[in-house]
Amino acid sequence: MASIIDIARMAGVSKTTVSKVFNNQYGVSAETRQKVLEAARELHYTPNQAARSLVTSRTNVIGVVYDALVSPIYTELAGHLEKACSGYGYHLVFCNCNDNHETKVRYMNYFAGGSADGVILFGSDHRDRDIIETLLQNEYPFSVIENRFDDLNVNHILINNFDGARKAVHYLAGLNHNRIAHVTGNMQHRVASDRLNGYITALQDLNMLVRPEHILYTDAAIGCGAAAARAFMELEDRPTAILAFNDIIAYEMIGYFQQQGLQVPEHISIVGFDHIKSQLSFLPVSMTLTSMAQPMDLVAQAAVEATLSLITSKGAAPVQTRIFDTRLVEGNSCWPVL
Amino acid sequence: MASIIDIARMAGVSKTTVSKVFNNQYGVSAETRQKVLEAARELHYTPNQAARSLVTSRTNVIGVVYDALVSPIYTELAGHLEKACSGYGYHLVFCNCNDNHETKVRYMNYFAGGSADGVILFGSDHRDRDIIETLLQNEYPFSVIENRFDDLNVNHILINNFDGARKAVHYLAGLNHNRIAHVTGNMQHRVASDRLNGYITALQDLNMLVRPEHILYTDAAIGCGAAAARAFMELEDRPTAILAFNDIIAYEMIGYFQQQGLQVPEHISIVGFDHIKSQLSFLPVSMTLTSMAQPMDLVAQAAVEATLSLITSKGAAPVQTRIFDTRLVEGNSCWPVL
DNA sequence: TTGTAGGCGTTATCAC
DNA sequence: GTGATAACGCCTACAA
Repeated sequence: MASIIDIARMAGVSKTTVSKVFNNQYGVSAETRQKVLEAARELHYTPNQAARSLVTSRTNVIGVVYDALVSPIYTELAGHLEKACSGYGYHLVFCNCNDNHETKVRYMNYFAGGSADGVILFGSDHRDRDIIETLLQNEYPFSVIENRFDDLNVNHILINNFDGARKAVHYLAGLNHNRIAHVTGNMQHRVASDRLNGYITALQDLNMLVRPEHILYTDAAIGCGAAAARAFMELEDRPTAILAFNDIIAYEMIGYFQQQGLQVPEHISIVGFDHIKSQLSFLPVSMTLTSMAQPMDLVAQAAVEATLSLITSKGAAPVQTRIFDTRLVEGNSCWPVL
Repeated sequence: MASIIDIARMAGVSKTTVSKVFNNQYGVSAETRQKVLEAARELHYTPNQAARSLVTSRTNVIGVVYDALVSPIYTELAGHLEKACSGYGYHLVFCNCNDNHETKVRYMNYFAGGSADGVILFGSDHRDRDIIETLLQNEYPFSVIENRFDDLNVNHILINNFDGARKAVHYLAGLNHNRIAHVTGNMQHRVASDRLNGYITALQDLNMLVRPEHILYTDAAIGCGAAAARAFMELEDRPTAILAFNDIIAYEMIGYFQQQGLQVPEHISIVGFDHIKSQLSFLPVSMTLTSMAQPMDLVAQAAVEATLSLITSKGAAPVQTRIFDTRLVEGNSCWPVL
């Protein structure tokens, strides 16, 4: 790889001049600039990022750490993040930790070790606390999407899951349902407890009984939707409506119910969460799931802005907590009780 | 951020010793090592990647360039790539170009400019030729997945799309279909022409007529499956079976046909390509699409190996072309003609 | 076992 | 408008 000194020699100028050309700085004649650019083209010169960021201590890169790209809404977020970054002249690179915490630590060290100016931490693994505390001690700029640590002074970009679940239950109650159940996600994750909380609060709003047998705890793994559906079917006091932790669980439940001859929405109504259907619109499923949609474009924009303001202010910017509301998208998976 | 010299001072040793500790080198007593590690912990020291890679001219990073994370098989690949890399002690970062060619060039310069030791270029955009030629001139290590430039001396990791389409047609012919149509993808992309080619060759194998009206050219955008389905329905000589360029098109067609009262597979058989169903197994669709599955785990492993061998041999390793076969996964979207 | 010195490719400061 | 020169943080002979 050609270096700046090769270009300098070839163009008959000094390193300084070459550097100025590549940084669009003033103080270099059009003629000289031309010579330099020509030499650079001939030698396929690209400035060395490592050397550059060593001296400027900036990389113009923001790193994003994913637990795993399991849901279509995550990939949707990825696209929005890249768009938001490029608007500020920043690069955005991702890593996929395959749900492995050690891998995550490895990548965080990689980014924080000078490979990125800041990081966006996406996910709701509570083990991220250690990572976040380390970042704070190092005064490294970062934002957190989805996770929440109220005692830590960090940028929080959040979806109002509590309110989302609450709205969903109110919607079902508006259809005259009064036996509304909930299938939780992994309670290790804040998202799950927030949604459960919203569910319970809504029942209380409505003066409805919170029945323990109507709350089914799962870890949101593949297959647990079907298991939850079976459990509900065995109940004497079967619910007439269910709020699922997410769309995948909802779809699994629908599948199981149909298989058992229980029709959705005729016999039982279901609301999902995430609205991944927008990503799967090609599927010829006659039933479309009613679900809570999340504004991932706004989330991405907010995360990039928060991280960037921390970077440019060298940590002086106040941390932000931004919460975005969900929106109920009606499909045909819910029916009123007559 | 603390630097090596701070640690050295604190531990009362020289920079060299600290460096040795962090590179697990011999020639440092257990006691000294302990002191250094303690000082490092106290100051939250992380070696600076830029400085390190400036002097070693290695980053231990492989970059992956995606056109866009549109299909579930792409995210599946991302997971496999990370796994393959970590097995070799390498980091894997990727970027999402949102289908923008300038963005892609930008990221390539970023990676090739010393931010990664090699790159994996995923996709089948023919405009990648320029990028690849530049990389070759710079003698930068890289591999290409899915794309193919036979005149360029590069690592090719390929899916045998030609053979896949051919097998699919033979499968349909085995079910006594003799009016088999094909919906293409974007013919700018090699994948599309390969599959079309396989389709045509299979027809010739079977002494069947290649009917132009049975070949429908699309760009694989959202909605073109439905459009293709409509076009076929208006045909006098309607096909009894269709090989779709990919699963998304296939699903869209099925949706349109059903909407028009044409049942799949009773009235018309359909084979897709990609087998994304493995990623969408939660969906309660009673119909499962027969589709050609691709071994993304092997593809990922091969791509990482090819790139790494180029990196470690400093370009001396011979370039490889590895082609992986697809596998027909039977669903229930095809019926025999009686 | 430990330390010294030189250099990786770039930017930034300050002369000319 | 142009060019020396000193960093940036680290690794690596080589010397002690």
